[in-house]
Amino acid sequence: MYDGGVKTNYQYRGVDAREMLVASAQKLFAEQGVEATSPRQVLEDSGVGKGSLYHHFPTKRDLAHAAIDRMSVASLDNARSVLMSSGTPFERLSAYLTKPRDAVAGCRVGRLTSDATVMASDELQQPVHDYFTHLIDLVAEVFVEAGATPKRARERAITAVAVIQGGYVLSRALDDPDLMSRAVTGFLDLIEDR
Amino acid sequence: MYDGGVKTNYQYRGVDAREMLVASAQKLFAEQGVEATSPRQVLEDSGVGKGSLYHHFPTKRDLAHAAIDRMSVASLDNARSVLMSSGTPFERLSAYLTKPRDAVAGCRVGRLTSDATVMASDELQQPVHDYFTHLIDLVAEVFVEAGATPKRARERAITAVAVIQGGYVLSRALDDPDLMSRAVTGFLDLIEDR
DNA sequence: GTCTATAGAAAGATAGAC
DNA sequence: GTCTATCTTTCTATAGAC
Repeated sequence: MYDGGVKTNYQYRGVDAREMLVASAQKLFAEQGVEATSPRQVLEDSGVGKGSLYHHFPTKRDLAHAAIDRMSVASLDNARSVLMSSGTPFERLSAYLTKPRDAVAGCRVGRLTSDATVMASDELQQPVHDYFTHLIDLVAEVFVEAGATPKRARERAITAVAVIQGGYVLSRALDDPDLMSRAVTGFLDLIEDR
Repeated sequence: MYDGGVKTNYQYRGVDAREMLVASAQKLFAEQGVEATSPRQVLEDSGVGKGSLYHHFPTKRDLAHAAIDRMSVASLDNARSVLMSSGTPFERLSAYLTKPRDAVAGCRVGRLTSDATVMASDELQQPVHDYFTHLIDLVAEVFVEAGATPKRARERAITAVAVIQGGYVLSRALDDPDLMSRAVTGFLDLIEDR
């Protein structure tokens, strides 16, 4: 019997609900963390029904994994595009460090390191681990291009990424985006002509 | 009638229970955050009864406030004692940046900036705000002593504190205390003879 | 001040119809 | 794939005896 049309229809609807769920989860996780976000909130924000949520993501961990993975990949892609653009190594580094950030909102990925739900699961920690590993690698590469030894380049890359993450923490703590700007300026000032 | 002995006894017991509760809360908040810590866990860890908890701290927020206040004050006192010790400005700065830290555990105060319970309450945010404000002031003072202009001293102080906070994030993300060490070494290397 | 018993609400998930 | 109804456990507290 002919039922191709119906099948296709079902599949389209499925993909949409899945996407809506992941998008809402990403948003809510960025705002309040994974631990503090309930399946019910994701349901309400996405407009999707309870049955759909548990069909696509049997547990909260499954939904969290999908959302965290997306956020990490997107953040890394964004960093890569800035760090690998044209310009001198210092220009690219400077462009990455000063790129627009919602500092008071905090880092979507970095904040997960103090989220109980994430830290309780190796699976959820993995994307966070990978994000920072690759980000440091990318930044270190630019320092090497700038003439640093591999060891020193790596050290400075770690410091640079720490400045950003710390900038987020300070901007959030003092509710002021200026802390991020000044942390970055202070760092840039130190690496200039070195 | 004579009942002084009994009264005293009651008071001692009261103070002890209060102390036990705050101590347990501090420990659990440091391990898993405020949001993820339930009154029940604090009860079990402290060995205190449910009645006592709600007698001393009517709401979870009251307990959190007491514990966070303690942590912030203790952390600031610790920083002050290192930054105001004897030695050259660079020696003191270096001593502060390299002092032993449980980097993989994260910063007890800094992690609160991504805790939903804390960020939802001005009262709970206050100690965190004060901690970082005063810490930056202390570090800036040392940079001034080292010969920097007030403005530049402040900028470098913000960068220095960001390096520590970011070092915590990275050490936690990669589950490796070495990230903190290298972030600090990278920074120290840059401010040396400047 | 401390204890035990109780309670309303929400979290996290399952059951089974459609 | 999606929906509604249901369920268990935990959270955050309150009540009232001692």
